[in-house]
Amino acid sequence: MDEESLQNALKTAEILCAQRGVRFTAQRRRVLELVCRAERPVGAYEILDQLREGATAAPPTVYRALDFLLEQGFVHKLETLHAFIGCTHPEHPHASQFLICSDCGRVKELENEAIAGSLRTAAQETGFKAERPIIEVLGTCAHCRRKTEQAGTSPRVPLE
Amino acid sequence: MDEESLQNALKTAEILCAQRGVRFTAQRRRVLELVCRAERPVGAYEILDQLREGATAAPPTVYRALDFLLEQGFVHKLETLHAFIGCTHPEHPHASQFLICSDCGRVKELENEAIAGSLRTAAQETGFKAERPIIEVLGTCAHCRRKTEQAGTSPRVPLE
DNA sequence: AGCACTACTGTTATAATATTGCGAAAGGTA
DNA sequence: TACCTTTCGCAATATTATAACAGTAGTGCT
Repeated sequence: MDEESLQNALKTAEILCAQRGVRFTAQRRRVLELVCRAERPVGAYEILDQLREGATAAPPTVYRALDFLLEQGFVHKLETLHAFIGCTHPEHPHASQFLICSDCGRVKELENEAIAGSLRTAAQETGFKAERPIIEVLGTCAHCRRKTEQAGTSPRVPLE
Repeated sequence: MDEESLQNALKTAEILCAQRGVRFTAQRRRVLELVCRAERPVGAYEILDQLREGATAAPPTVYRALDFLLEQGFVHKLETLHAFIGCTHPEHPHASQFLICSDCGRVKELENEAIAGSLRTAAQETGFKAERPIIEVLGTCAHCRRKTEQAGTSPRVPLE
């Protein structure tokens, strides 16, 4: 996330917290900032390491902040990676889908109504009440595919 | 899984392993049996506890067997639960979706082409090559909803 | 300001999940 | 049999997450 989006995300979080009557403490702001600043999903202990620079911190510190941010919808948890990522549209609740590149590690968040809809429909057919749909697709992003396929046209490793 | 489905699952696994030229060892068979016998998803350490009855076993024993069974498509891993479940149709590779009841813990495996399709389409639009789609929906199953809603018509806890 | 209340934080310990590395055993093949 | 590959046993350790409890700080009230 670039500096501008980051500032925007922090500001948005601040406003939403005020509206919702919950506290956007320094600790929580700091963790949100660290998650958003990262190019890729970050693990709880990575965040912890950064928190420890200059201060003392233990796992519950991070997990509590993350729990809060998750509840408020400011970050998402990627279950397949045990890692966290800043939400790209925190203003409204939403069902998202994540495209996770196994090559570069970057993640794209989708908000695709066709997917969400077909899932709702399928669940309803069985009488199931969907509350938290988790959709994470592991694969290869466009950028990394180009890289790999170019390399693939000539042998990746010189023949011996 | 009832006894008949279990025997069927084991037989199917055996045949598929023979066809694929991989070994269906006693260890692997035993772990598959334990996973399939369970009514709900089971954690690796639950399996381990059962393996230890009468023998000695350590975590790698279970995880190695599970890795094999996952590769062969005989079991699925539920990422949101850190638990494993027997596959209901191991004969062909497939993208499944799981409806996980937070109340009773039971899981229904779907194989819904509309969901899989819309996901493929959405991924393709961004040039992403989907390799392993993970779809797990937490919610409440039909059975548990009925229970809860009935209870809800009259107060669940007697008034004081 | 003083007080009570609640929400948040710090700290220690520990639980739960998963992997690494190494050497021994078992199965398959010439 | 000798050889090779795969699987297994075992000890240690890494990684992710939570519990329990005491202290602190913000919030609302008088």
